[in-house]
Amino acid sequence: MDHPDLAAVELPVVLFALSDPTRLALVRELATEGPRTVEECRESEPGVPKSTFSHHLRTLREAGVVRNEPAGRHRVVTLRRDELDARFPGLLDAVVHD
Amino acid sequence: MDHPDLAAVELPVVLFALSDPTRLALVRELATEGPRTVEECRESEPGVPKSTFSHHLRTLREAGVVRNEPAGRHRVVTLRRDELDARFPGLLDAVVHD
DNA sequence: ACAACGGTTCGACTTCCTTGGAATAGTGGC
DNA sequence: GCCACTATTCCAAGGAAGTCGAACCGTTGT
Repeated sequence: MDHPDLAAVELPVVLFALSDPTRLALVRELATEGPRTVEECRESEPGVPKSTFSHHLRTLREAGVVRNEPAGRHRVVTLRRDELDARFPGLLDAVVHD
Repeated sequence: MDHPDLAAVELPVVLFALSDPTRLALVRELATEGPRTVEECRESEPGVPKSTFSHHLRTLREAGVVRNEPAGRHRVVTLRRDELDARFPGLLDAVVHD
């Protein structure tokens, strides 16, 4: 499971990752609540099957939006806020702030 | 040909419209150069067939990003900058500024 | 009126995304 | 070691989006 260098990530890829309501909601939650386990994230999105949710996480991860790292038996999802702000200034704020 | 009220436009729809390289390039051109006829827009995107380009314009228009109005024999494409800034503050700047 | 021109729409094809069940992998507790 | 638990990957099916030629529409100039 690899996380791309944000310098290599193109803006359209990020915008696409954020253009799904489920994924955007997750990003917003991470932005306001801080890092969470996959399980906790999933609780905020009731009715979404595990595998589907995992696919969305993958899309966000491959777009460089989130980090997903093992933590014991769980996995912790983190918003790559500082890196995103450096690469695409203002984008995250604009997308989260509403 | 109708243009949606931006109040009714959801953010994911806008992000999706901007997540295509051709469409994003067009938005950036409109942001820096001001309104342009479809013909002029098309010249900046060589190799894209008329119908394909028109389809991209439609996506942007239905997302509330651009206005597309008849002007004599041509059509003028305008970025809905003020409305977008009011509805999604900072988004356009973040997306155009780079 | 009619021909030329600028654009859009239609229709068919292809490609990509999403979805979700089943199988798989990694970790901790007993 | 084995079972329970968390989470990802595999795979197939359905649906949405991109592409582009051909047909169509509105406008201008003659």
